[in-house]
Amino acid sequence: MPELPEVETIAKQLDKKLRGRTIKSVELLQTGRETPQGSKFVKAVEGKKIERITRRAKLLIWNFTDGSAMLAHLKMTGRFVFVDKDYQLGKHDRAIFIFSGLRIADSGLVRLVWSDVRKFGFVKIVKPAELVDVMACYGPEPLESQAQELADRLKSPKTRMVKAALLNQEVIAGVGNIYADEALHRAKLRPTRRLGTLSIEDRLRLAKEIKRVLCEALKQGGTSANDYVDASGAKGKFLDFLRVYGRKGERCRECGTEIKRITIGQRGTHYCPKCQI
DNA sequence: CCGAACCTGTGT
DNA sequence: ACACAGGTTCGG
Repeated sequence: MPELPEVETIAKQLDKKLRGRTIKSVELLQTGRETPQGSKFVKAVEGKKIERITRRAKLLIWNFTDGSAMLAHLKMTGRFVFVDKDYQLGKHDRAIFIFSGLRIADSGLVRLVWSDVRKFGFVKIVKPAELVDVMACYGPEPLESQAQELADRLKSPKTRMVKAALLNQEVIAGVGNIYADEALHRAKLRPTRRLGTLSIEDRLRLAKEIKRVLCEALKQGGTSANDYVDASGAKGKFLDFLRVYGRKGERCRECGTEIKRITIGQRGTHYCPKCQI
Protein backbone atom coordinates (compact mmCIF):
# COMPACT_ATOMS: atom_id res chain seq x y z
CA MET A 1 0.00 0.00 0.00
CA PRO A 2 1.87 3.01 1.18
CA GLU A 3 4.65 4.59 -0.81
CA LEU A 4 6.90 7.45 0.22
CA PRO A 5 4.21 10.14 0.76
CA GLU A 6 2.00 7.81 2.77
CA VAL A 7 4.80 6.40 4.94
CA GLU A 8 6.20 9.91 5.45
CA THR A 9 2.78 11.13 6.57
CA ILE A 10 2.52 8.35 9.12
CA ALA A 11 6.11 8.83 10.30
CA LYS A 12 5.50 12.52 10.98
CA GLN A 13 2.30 11.80 12.88
CA LEU A 14 3.91 9.09 14.98
CA ASP A 15 6.92 11.28 15.68
CA LYS A 16 4.79 14.20 16.78
CA LYS A 17 2.76 12.08 19.17
CA LEU A 18 5.39 9.67 20.44
CA ARG A 19 8.76 11.42 20.46
CA GLY A 20 10.20 11.30 23.95
CA ARG A 21 7.67 8.76 25.17
CA THR A 22 8.42 5.31 26.50
CA ILE A 23 6.78 2.13 25.27
CA LYS A 24 5.04 1.05 28.44
CA SER A 25 3.67 -2.23 27.15
CA VAL A 26 2.92 -4.18 24.00
CA GLU A 27 0.16 -6.68 23.53
CA LEU A 28 0.85 -9.13 20.72
CA LEU A 29 -2.48 -10.28 19.34
CA GLN A 30 -1.17 -12.34 16.43
CA THR A 31 2.37 -13.61 16.24
CA GLY A 32 4.54 -14.46 13.25
CA ARG A 33 5.46 -11.16 11.58
CA GLU A 34 7.64 -9.73 14.32
CA THR A 35 11.35 -10.23 14.95
CA PRO A 36 12.35 -11.55 17.40
CA GLN A 37 9.27 -13.67 17.79
CA GLY A 38 6.59 -13.56 20.44
CA SER A 39 7.56 -12.81 24.03
CA LYS A 40 11.12 -11.99 22.96
CA PHE A 41 9.75 -9.15 20.86
CA VAL A 42 7.64 -7.86 23.73
CA LYS A 43 10.64 -7.98 26.02
CA ALA A 44 12.80 -6.18 23.44
CA VAL A 45 10.46 -3.20 23.01
CA GLU A 46 8.92 -2.69 26.42
CA GLY A 47 10.66 0.09 28.28
CA LYS A 48 12.32 1.54 25.17
CA LYS A 49 12.32 5.32 24.98
CA ILE A 50 11.55 6.82 21.58
CA GLU A 51 14.11 9.32 20.39
CA ARG A 52 12.34 9.99 17.09
CA ILE A 53 10.39 8.24 14.37
CA THR A 54 11.55 8.66 10.80
CA ARG A 55 11.28 7.10 7.36
CA ARG A 56 13.76 5.52 4.95
CA ALA A 57 12.37 4.34 1.59
CA LYS A 58 9.05 2.78 2.63
CA LEU A 59 10.30 1.75 6.07
CA LEU A 60 9.22 3.37 9.31
CA ILE A 61 12.18 3.71 11.68
CA TRP A 62 11.45 3.94 15.38
CA ASN A 63 14.77 5.19 16.77
CA PHE A 64 15.22 4.38 20.44
CA THR A 65 17.44 6.37 22.79
CA ASP A 66 19.76 3.39 23.32
CA GLY A 67 20.66 3.33 19.61
CA SER A 68 18.56 0.32 18.74
CA ALA A 69 15.47 0.69 16.58
CA MET A 70 12.24 -0.90 15.48
CA LEU A 71 11.76 -1.13 11.72
CA ALA A 72 8.22 -1.38 10.43
CA HIS A 73 7.24 -2.17 6.86
CA LEU A 74 3.54 -1.78 6.03
CA LYS A 75 3.79 -3.54 2.65
CA MET A 76 0.32 -3.48 1.05
CA THR A 77 -2.20 -3.20 3.87
CA GLY A 78 -0.31 -2.44 7.07
CA ARG A 79 -1.55 0.35 9.34
CA PHE A 80 -0.55 2.18 12.48
CA VAL A 81 -3.60 3.95 13.89
CA PHE A 82 -4.10 5.68 17.22
CA VAL A 83 -7.21 4.43 19.03
CA ASP A 84 -8.99 5.41 22.22
CA LYS A 85 -9.64 3.29 25.27
CA ASP A 86 -13.02 2.15 23.98
CA TYR A 87 -11.59 0.70 20.78
CA GLN A 88 -12.93 -2.74 19.90
CA LEU A 89 -10.27 -5.06 18.55
CA GLY A 90 -10.45 -5.78 14.83
CA LYS A 91 -9.95 -9.11 13.09
CA HIS A 92 -6.64 -8.05 11.54
CA ASP A 93 -5.07 -6.28 14.50
CA ARG A 94 -1.63 -7.70 15.23
CA ALA A 95 -0.46 -5.66 18.21
CA ILE A 96 -1.34 -2.77 20.48
CA PHE A 97 1.36 -0.42 21.77
CA ILE A 98 0.71 1.57 24.94
CA PHE A 99 2.87 4.59 25.76
CA SER A 100 3.65 6.20 29.06
CA GLY A 101 2.82 9.86 29.36
CA LEU A 102 -0.17 9.58 27.09
CA ARG A 103 -3.35 10.30 28.98
CA ILE A 104 -6.98 10.30 28.03
CA ALA A 105 -6.82 14.09 28.31
CA ASP A 106 -4.29 14.12 25.46
CA SER A 107 -6.99 14.28 22.78
CA GLY A 108 -8.22 10.88 23.90
CA LEU A 109 -5.52 8.97 22.03
CA VAL A 110 -3.84 6.47 24.29
CA ARG A 111 -3.00 3.43 22.26
CA LEU A 112 -1.57 2.62 18.85
CA VAL A 113 -2.81 -0.39 16.93
CA TRP A 114 -0.75 -2.18 14.31
CA SER A 115 -3.00 -4.06 11.88
CA ASP A 116 -2.48 -5.73 8.53
CA VAL A 117 -5.16 -7.50 6.49
CA ARG A 118 -2.80 -9.28 4.13
CA LYS A 119 -0.13 -10.02 6.74
CA PHE A 120 2.78 -9.08 4.45
CA GLY A 121 4.09 -6.36 6.72
CA PHE A 122 6.56 -6.81 9.55
CA VAL A 123 8.19 -5.16 12.52
CA LYS A 124 11.77 -5.91 13.46
CA ILE A 125 14.04 -4.88 16.32
CA VAL A 126 17.55 -4.09 15.14
CA LYS A 127 20.81 -3.21 16.84
CA PRO A 128 22.67 -0.02 15.89
CA ALA A 129 24.98 -1.80 13.43
CA GLU A 130 22.09 -3.42 11.59
CA LEU A 131 20.26 -0.10 11.46
CA VAL A 132 23.25 1.43 9.68
CA ASP A 133 23.20 -1.40 7.13
CA VAL A 134 19.50 -0.99 6.45
CA MET A 135 19.78 2.77 5.99
CA ALA A 136 22.58 2.24 3.47
CA CYS A 137 20.95 -0.46 1.36
CA TYR A 138 18.51 1.86 -0.42
CA GLY A 139 18.99 4.37 -3.19
CA PRO A 140 18.81 8.14 -2.62
CA GLU A 141 15.79 9.75 -0.98
CA PRO A 142 14.06 11.67 -3.78
CA LEU A 143 12.92 14.59 -1.63
CA GLU A 144 16.41 15.09 -0.22
CA SER A 145 18.35 14.69 -3.45
CA GLN A 146 19.04 16.91 -6.42
CA ALA A 147 17.18 15.95 -9.60
CA GLN A 148 20.54 15.46 -11.30
CA GLU A 149 21.56 12.79 -8.80
CA LEU A 150 18.30 10.91 -9.37
CA ALA A 151 18.66 11.27 -13.13
CA ASP A 152 22.12 9.72 -12.97
CA ARG A 153 20.63 6.65 -11.26
CA LEU A 154 18.42 6.04 -14.31
CA LYS A 155 21.18 5.27 -16.79
CA SER A 156 21.63 1.53 -16.47
CA PRO A 157 21.07 -1.29 -17.04
CA LYS A 158 20.27 0.04 -20.49
CA THR A 159 17.83 -2.72 -21.38
CA ARG A 160 15.73 -2.33 -18.23
CA MET A 161 12.27 -0.83 -18.61
CA VAL A 162 12.07 2.54 -16.91
CA LYS A 163 9.01 1.52 -14.90
CA ALA A 164 10.86 -1.49 -13.48
CA ALA A 165 13.81 0.74 -12.59
CA LEU A 166 11.56 3.15 -10.70
CA LEU A 167 10.12 0.34 -8.59
CA ASN A 168 13.60 -0.85 -7.57
CA GLN A 169 14.32 0.65 -4.15
CA GLU A 170 18.07 0.42 -4.70
CA VAL A 171 17.79 2.81 -7.64
CA ILE A 172 15.63 5.49 -5.99
CA ALA A 173 14.03 4.97 -2.58
CA GLY A 174 10.32 5.21 -1.86
CA VAL A 175 8.72 5.21 -5.32
CA GLY A 176 6.00 2.59 -5.74
CA ASN A 177 3.41 1.63 -8.33
CA ILE A 178 1.19 4.72 -8.15
CA TYR A 179 3.89 7.37 -8.24
CA ALA A 180 5.97 5.52 -10.83
CA ASP A 181 3.03 5.67 -13.24
CA GLU A 182 2.23 9.27 -12.32
CA ALA A 183 5.82 10.49 -12.70
CA LEU A 184 6.13 8.78 -16.10
CA HIS A 185 2.95 10.43 -17.35
CA ARG A 186 4.08 13.85 -16.18
CA ALA A 187 7.44 13.29 -17.84
CA LYS A 188 5.67 12.10 -21.03
CA LEU A 189 7.56 8.81 -21.10
CA ARG A 190 6.16 5.34 -21.80
CA PRO A 191 6.66 2.95 -18.89
CA THR A 192 8.01 0.41 -21.39
CA ARG A 193 10.90 2.63 -22.48
CA ARG A 194 14.33 1.07 -21.92
CA LEU A 195 16.74 3.16 -19.87
CA GLY A 196 19.21 3.11 -22.75
CA THR A 197 16.73 4.94 -25.00
CA LEU A 198 16.30 7.87 -22.61
CA SER A 199 18.13 11.09 -23.41
CA ILE A 200 19.85 13.17 -20.75
CA GLU A 201 16.89 15.54 -20.94
CA ASP A 202 14.39 12.68 -20.56
CA ARG A 203 16.10 11.44 -17.40
CA LEU A 204 16.35 14.90 -15.85
CA ARG A 205 12.71 15.65 -16.67
CA LEU A 206 11.64 12.35 -15.14
CA ALA A 207 13.72 12.98 -12.02
CA LYS A 208 12.12 16.39 -11.57
CA GLU A 209 8.63 14.95 -12.03
CA ILE A 210 9.35 12.23 -9.46
CA LYS A 211 10.29 14.90 -6.92
CA ARG A 212 7.30 17.02 -7.88
CA VAL A 213 4.64 14.32 -7.72
CA LEU A 214 5.93 12.95 -4.42
CA CYS A 215 6.03 16.45 -2.94
CA GLU A 216 2.50 17.27 -4.10
CA ALA A 217 1.16 13.93 -2.86
CA LEU A 218 2.80 14.49 0.51
CA LYS A 219 1.03 17.85 0.80
CA GLN A 220 -2.27 16.03 0.24
CA GLY A 221 -1.49 13.38 2.85
CA GLY A 222 -0.88 10.70 0.22
CA THR A 223 -3.23 8.63 -1.94
CA SER A 224 -6.01 6.38 -0.67
CA ALA A 225 -6.59 4.21 -3.73
CA ASN A 226 -7.71 1.24 -1.66
CA ASP A 227 -7.10 0.80 2.05
CA TYR A 228 -4.63 3.46 3.05
CA VAL A 229 -5.31 5.59 6.11
CA ASP A 230 -2.89 7.64 8.18
CA ALA A 231 -2.23 7.34 11.91
CA SER A 232 -5.39 9.31 12.70
CA GLY A 233 -7.49 7.06 10.48
CA ALA A 234 -7.82 9.71 7.75
CA LYS A 235 -7.57 9.04 4.02
CA GLY A 236 -5.09 10.75 1.73
CA LYS A 237 -6.52 13.27 -0.72
CA PHE A 238 -4.19 12.82 -3.69
CA LEU A 239 -6.56 10.40 -5.46
CA ASP A 240 -8.28 13.37 -7.12
CA PHE A 241 -4.99 14.50 -8.63
CA LEU A 242 -3.99 11.19 -10.24
CA ARG A 243 -3.60 11.42 -14.00
CA VAL A 244 -3.26 7.76 -14.99
CA TYR A 245 -3.14 5.37 -12.03
CA GLY A 246 -6.43 3.49 -11.69
CA ARG A 247 -7.90 5.41 -14.64
CA LYS A 248 -7.96 2.66 -17.28
CA GLY A 249 -10.61 3.47 -19.91
CA GLU A 250 -10.99 7.05 -18.68
CA ARG A 251 -9.84 10.09 -20.64
CA CYS A 252 -6.38 11.54 -20.32
CA ARG A 253 -6.75 14.93 -18.63
CA GLU A 254 -4.19 16.35 -21.04
CA CYS A 255 -5.37 15.11 -24.44
CA GLY A 256 -8.61 13.16 -24.00
CA THR A 257 -7.14 9.86 -25.18
CA GLU A 258 -8.20 6.66 -23.41
CA ILE A 259 -5.81 5.59 -20.64
CA LYS A 260 -4.36 2.12 -21.23
CA ARG A 261 -3.43 -0.52 -18.70
CA ILE A 262 -0.68 -3.07 -19.27
CA THR A 263 1.33 -5.33 -16.97
CA ILE A 264 5.02 -4.78 -16.25
CA GLY A 265 6.74 -6.99 -13.74
CA GLN A 266 3.38 -8.30 -12.52
CA ARG A 267 2.29 -4.76 -11.69
CA GLY A 268 -0.62 -2.94 -13.23
CA THR A 269 0.81 -0.09 -15.31
CA HIS A 270 -1.20 2.85 -16.58
CA TYR A 271 -0.31 5.34 -19.30
CA CYS A 272 -1.63 7.62 -22.00
CA PRO A 273 -0.71 6.25 -25.44
CA LYS A 274 -0.71 9.73 -26.95
CA CYS A 275 1.06 11.84 -24.33
CA GLN A 276 3.67 9.27 -23.38
CA ILE A 277 6.22 8.36 -26.05
C1' DC B 1 14.17 -11.79 -16.98
C1' DC B 2 9.60 -14.02 -15.43
C1' DG B 3 6.53 -16.21 -12.46
C1' DA B 4 5.31 -17.65 -7.90
C1' DA B 5 4.84 -16.84 -3.25
C1' DC B 6 3.43 -14.52 0.94
C1' DC B 7 -2.26 -13.33 2.46
C1' DT B 8 -7.19 -11.49 2.56
C1' DG B 9 -10.74 -8.86 0.62
C1' DT B 10 -13.43 -6.73 -3.00
C1' DG B 11 -15.33 -6.02 -7.34
C1' DT B 12 -16.82 -7.87 -12.05
C1' DA C 1 -14.92 -18.18 -10.68
C1' DC C 2 -11.53 -14.90 -11.71
C1' DA C 3 -8.98 -10.59 -11.71
C1' DC C 4 -6.96 -7.37 -9.02
C1' DA C 5 -4.86 -4.64 -4.92
C1' DG C 6 0.21 1.44 -2.41
C1' DG C 7 5.45 -4.48 -1.77
C1' DT C 8 9.22 -7.44 -1.61
C1' DT C 9 11.72 -11.83 -1.97
C1' DC C 10 12.88 -16.12 -3.84
C1' DG C 11 13.65 -19.72 -7.20
C1' DG C 12 14.28 -21.11 -11.94
